[in-house]
Amino acid sequence: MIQISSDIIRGYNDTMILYLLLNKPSYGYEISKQIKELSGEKYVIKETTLYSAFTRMEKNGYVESFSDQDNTAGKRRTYYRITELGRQYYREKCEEWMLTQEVVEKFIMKQ
Amino acid sequence: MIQISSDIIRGYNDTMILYLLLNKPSYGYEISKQIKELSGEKYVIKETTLYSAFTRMEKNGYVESFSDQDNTAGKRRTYYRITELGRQYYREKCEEWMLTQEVVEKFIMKQ
DNA sequence: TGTCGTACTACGCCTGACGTAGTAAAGATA
DNA sequence: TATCTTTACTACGTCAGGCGTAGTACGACA
Repeated sequence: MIQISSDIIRGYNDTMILYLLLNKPSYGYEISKQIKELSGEKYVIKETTLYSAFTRMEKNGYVESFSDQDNTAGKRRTYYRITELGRQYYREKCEEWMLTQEVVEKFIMKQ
Repeated sequence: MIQISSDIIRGYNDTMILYLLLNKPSYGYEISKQIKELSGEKYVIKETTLYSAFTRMEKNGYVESFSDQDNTAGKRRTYYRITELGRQYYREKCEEWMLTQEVVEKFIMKQ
């Protein structure tokens, strides 16, 4: 069973997360489930990878975090919302992906 | 100008190099020029990246090195030849690429 | 004589991914 | 009522690939 290596996905975890934030804010656990589902169970992001991506992206200004206010009891949950800069970064990553795909294709043999 | 980031290409440099070794042995400088050419000048592998890839792949048994015998004067040149294990690894990487592509596509918006 | 192209080697840093471990609350199950 | 599972994280440290910087050495050619 072929697995997606962390080397090829490296740098695209951020892009996947941003994609899922395009239409509404979300939080770690939900994002994680959505990535699994959308990828058809083919890719499951590791928790540490996910949360460190959030931290990094917040530092870079791609997302903003806020606390769950609707939450009646404890169990804090941190939501992330994509920023304008994040949207721009996402668009650039999409373009980069298309270019990368085009290049790598040349070195791949499909049989 | 969008550049291919080292994070997305990470782990695929080996694959590209192996592709160029499939039909004949080659050496650093030649490989480097071929990658540039085949990618349509869109990707230029860094020298250190290239040579460390050779070292790594030799250690892993994907390639074997031999010295240039035809070489009359000094200017040593190290050739690399792909091994059976290397071919197998290459095929696996190709499959991995197809899978990765399929997954990442789901998170990319083409406009 | 100096610069350019060829053909590398050495060293060390950076960053993203991830293994391991721990915390804590809510809900399910026995 | 106890504990197991799911949810929802945080902390810490390691690893590996890519790459910046620098240096070596030979041949050509101007």
